[in-house]
Amino acid sequence: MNKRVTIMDVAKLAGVNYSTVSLALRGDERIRKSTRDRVAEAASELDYTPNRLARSLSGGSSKVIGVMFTEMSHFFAKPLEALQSTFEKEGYTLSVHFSSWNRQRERNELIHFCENRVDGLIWAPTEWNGEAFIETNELLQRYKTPYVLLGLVEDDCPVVCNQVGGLIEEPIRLAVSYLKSLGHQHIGVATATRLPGHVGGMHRLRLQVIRKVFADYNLTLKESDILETSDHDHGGLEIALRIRENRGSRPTAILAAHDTLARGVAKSLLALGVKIPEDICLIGLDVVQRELDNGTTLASVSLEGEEATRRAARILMNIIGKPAGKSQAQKVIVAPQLILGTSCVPCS
Amino acid sequence: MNKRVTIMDVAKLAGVNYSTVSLALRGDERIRKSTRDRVAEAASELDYTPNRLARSLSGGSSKVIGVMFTEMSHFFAKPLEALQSTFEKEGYTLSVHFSSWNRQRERNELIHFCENRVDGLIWAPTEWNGEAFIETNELLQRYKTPYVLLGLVEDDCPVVCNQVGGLIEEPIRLAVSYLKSLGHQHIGVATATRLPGHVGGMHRLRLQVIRKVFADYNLTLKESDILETSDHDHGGLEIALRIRENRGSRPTAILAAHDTLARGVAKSLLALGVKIPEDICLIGLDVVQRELDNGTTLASVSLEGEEATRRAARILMNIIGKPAGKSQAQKVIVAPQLILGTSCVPCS
DNA sequence: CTGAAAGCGCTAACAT
DNA sequence: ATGTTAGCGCTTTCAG
Repeated sequence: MNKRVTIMDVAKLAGVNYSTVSLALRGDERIRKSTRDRVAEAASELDYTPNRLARSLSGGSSKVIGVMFTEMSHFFAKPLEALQSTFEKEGYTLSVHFSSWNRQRERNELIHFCENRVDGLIWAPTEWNGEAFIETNELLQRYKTPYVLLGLVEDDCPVVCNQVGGLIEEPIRLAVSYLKSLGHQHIGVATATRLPGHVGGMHRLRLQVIRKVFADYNLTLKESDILETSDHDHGGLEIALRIRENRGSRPTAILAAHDTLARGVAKSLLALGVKIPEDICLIGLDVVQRELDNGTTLASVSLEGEEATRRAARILMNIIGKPAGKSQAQKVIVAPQLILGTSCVPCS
Repeated sequence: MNKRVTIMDVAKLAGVNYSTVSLALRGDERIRKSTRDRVAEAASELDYTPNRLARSLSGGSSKVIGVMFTEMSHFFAKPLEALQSTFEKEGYTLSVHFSSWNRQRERNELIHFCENRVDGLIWAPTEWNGEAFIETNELLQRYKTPYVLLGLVEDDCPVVCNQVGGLIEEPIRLAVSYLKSLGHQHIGVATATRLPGHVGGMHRLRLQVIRKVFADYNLTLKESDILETSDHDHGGLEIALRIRENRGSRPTAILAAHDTLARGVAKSLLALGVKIPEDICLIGLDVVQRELDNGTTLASVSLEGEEATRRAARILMNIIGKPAGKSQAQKVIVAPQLILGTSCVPCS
């Protein structure tokens, strides 16, 4: 590397002291306009490029926010946008890392963030109560980097820190109570619990919660009304065919464990001539895209991920630079939203 | 902030000079084992955490690789893993940024990377030949940060730099020539060009290339054999129904512009009783997941994104630290792979 | 084997 | 309005 250009060189060329360059380059009003221009000119002539490492080291702040997500999935796309737009206008840049569901990696990269002196951290953990989770939190608090957890919020979270997210049961409770309020008593469930990996895990967790919520609402869930598929993306048709077959004793409404599946079921039903909501009602979870064919829109429950992310960003902004974390740890619960559509009507 | 712990403090506690701490902490053999242990103990007692900013500034290398992707989508998941595994074992950390298809942002964050002195850059550009693209490249070269472009490789790319990727026409040529070699003359296309945004753009581009390739291969593509849907994820059924209807004069094979769509079509056809490959053959593009029902596997063309990424990583590793970019700019073209399946057979 | 000292490039309080 | 000077926390020769 042929020696990098520094403010010294610029100072020499512009014929001023190097601290003047520092100020001038950042447009400090104390420096005369003409001088600033001269400095800027010299800088561009030399292809000067500021060294943020030095700036951060000296200034005490890197103006970078670390973001720790579990995986590179579409799911985080909008939350990321929310973070981006919040922090961008405050002069912060985001650096995103992915744990890939590997706790070891998660821990290391989190530490890495801290050692690189990010000004704050948004963290969507892979788990919320394991030993590793607790330990990593302690580590983080030792580093004193402000951070906020994003995702679920459990009542009995073993760690005291800022966290923003939704409760697990709420969205399902919302969907079920909505169906029940419409008079539905015979409700089926569409799900894909046999899937491997994270998606399957989500389905299994949700089905489990659905069972619990059904019980809470005094609804019986017959095993034969649990419509399983082994394809999250394209299993809708399989389920729709079973529903069509089962003319006589089918449920009056279906709750799908995820909107992607719900959409597949819905589009397939419509294509097969089973009318929604006339023949059967349908509601999903996690808003993906609402419009179906025939002008029907899918009812669903939004988990408000973007809103949660925005809240998390705001909290982080607030605690950054505050007197040494002497702000109370906040626990913000974002309520899910019932998104009405034309796919559900009162049970006839 | 109550003063951060530094090597000075550790040195004091351990009763050695602070440069000794620096060496000891990095396990330098020149320091006696017993001293190293004492230092380590003192460090952990004080909750000492090294400051990488200072280390990078002083050491001249940040051990960070900047990664610039267009959007947070599933598409980049495996490439990211490939990068991660390559660089992790060399002691580098990845910092991922997303342009969100915004050239302005893309430029800024790229600069940001450089000013933060990342050791190298992997960049999947939003466009490959606009004015902004050229200008950003010039900028990057001025910063002298080694970088390699990842994605498409066009023959007439206006910029000379390291780049790795595939050609646009090749995968389609591969699919079409395969079908033709099986004797298919009447080939239909499944696509979703009316979609908004990036996905729609991809479909439009591909259809255009498909038209060209058909012409090159002396195949006629009737407008009525272009099977359009307006749903990338769940449009398969719609298309499958049209295929089933059209018993008499339907194509003997279908080329789907993307595997997600191909899978939807395939699963729907099977469910509707149209046999693959007996009644109709099917091939996709971009391997998503190959298994269908009935033990059928989908034929497709892999774009070898992971392989390309791995190559890009290797190139970057090689030029990092090399004599001031005095290595020739490489242009690596990764060939697509025809992935055979049971969904295509010779035309009867 | 360990200590002293000179930077890395920049910021910021204090002088002039 | 500009220049002086002392760090920021660490690496890295070079002496001892």
